[in-house]
Amino acid sequence: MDQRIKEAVDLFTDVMVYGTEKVIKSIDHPLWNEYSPEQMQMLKLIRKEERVTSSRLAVLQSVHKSAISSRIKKLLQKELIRIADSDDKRTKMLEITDAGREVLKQSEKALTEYIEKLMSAHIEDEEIDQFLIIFRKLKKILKMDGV
Amino acid sequence: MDQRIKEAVDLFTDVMVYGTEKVIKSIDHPLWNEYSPEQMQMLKLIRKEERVTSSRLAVLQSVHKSAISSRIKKLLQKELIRIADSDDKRTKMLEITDAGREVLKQSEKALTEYIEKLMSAHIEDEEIDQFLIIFRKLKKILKMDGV
DNA sequence: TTTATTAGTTGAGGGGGTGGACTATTTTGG
DNA sequence: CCAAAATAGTCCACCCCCTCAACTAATAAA
Repeated sequence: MDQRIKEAVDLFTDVMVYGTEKVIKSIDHPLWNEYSPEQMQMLKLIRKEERVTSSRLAVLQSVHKSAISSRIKKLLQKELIRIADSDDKRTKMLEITDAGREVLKQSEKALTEYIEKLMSAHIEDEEIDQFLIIFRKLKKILKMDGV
Repeated sequence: MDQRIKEAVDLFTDVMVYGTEKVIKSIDHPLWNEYSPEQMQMLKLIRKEERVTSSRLAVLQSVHKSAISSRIKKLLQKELIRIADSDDKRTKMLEITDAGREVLKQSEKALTEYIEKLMSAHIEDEEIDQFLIIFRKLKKILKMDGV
């Protein structure tokens, strides 16, 4: 048991913490050069939520509201999102624009092609199912707040 | 097939790209506040390599040498590493100090405890083995340069 | 020995983040 | 009903990370 946990920790840090950046760099798509991963994640969240406020995004991305504020400014400038009307004049309701949807679509296409290439080259068919099972589980676990 | 790849892409981005930061934040150990993940990774690499130059670290961490340069300055200042002698006077041979080893030890302890808690709470015994298998595979794949 | 090449530093410029101060707009509650 | 408290966002200083290009110093090559 002890030994397995130790290996799990090593694998976790290698694969998750340090491997992720390597993948992002490998994709090397012009979009990933123009928009940061954080901006992309935010755009994806805005598409998913349809209409969302700055403070909700801060909760979803687990960062300070000031970080969100500057991010919004950048996405607005690039016209990937727009401000919708809101009852509460303190808040800014955000929604994705058509340009934003297109950017997400392109980025997802690139990522899909990359992972597909990766998998078909190195992972057997039955391993893909295992991958899915483990990652579904991981997602579920990581979503939990209190651990 | 298509459907599984799509799910794999979603899971990949959710778990790897965005889940990782959540985990790092969750650990909430004073060490992770004092030293950045990049500094920790570098320290780990220096311990592993025993004696290593700046340019080799740049290759290992896949960043520009100037990024490494400032990182080294910080680790030196914190006395977690030291400069060893070198034949080539252009290079700086680096090695870890006792203080550096201690920091790594503490950080690994915290991470181990965290992951152990996470796993024992949410993952069955036989799933741990599956986790190990998939992550070993992922590590191997991600280590490949040309994809 | 003169000319490349290599190692590392530095500085500008642009990402990411926090926390606190500040404005504007609700809400609350005496 | 109106003053006090809470909420939503922005802005600022300050930190980390990164790249790229200019620069110095030292070694390798011609």
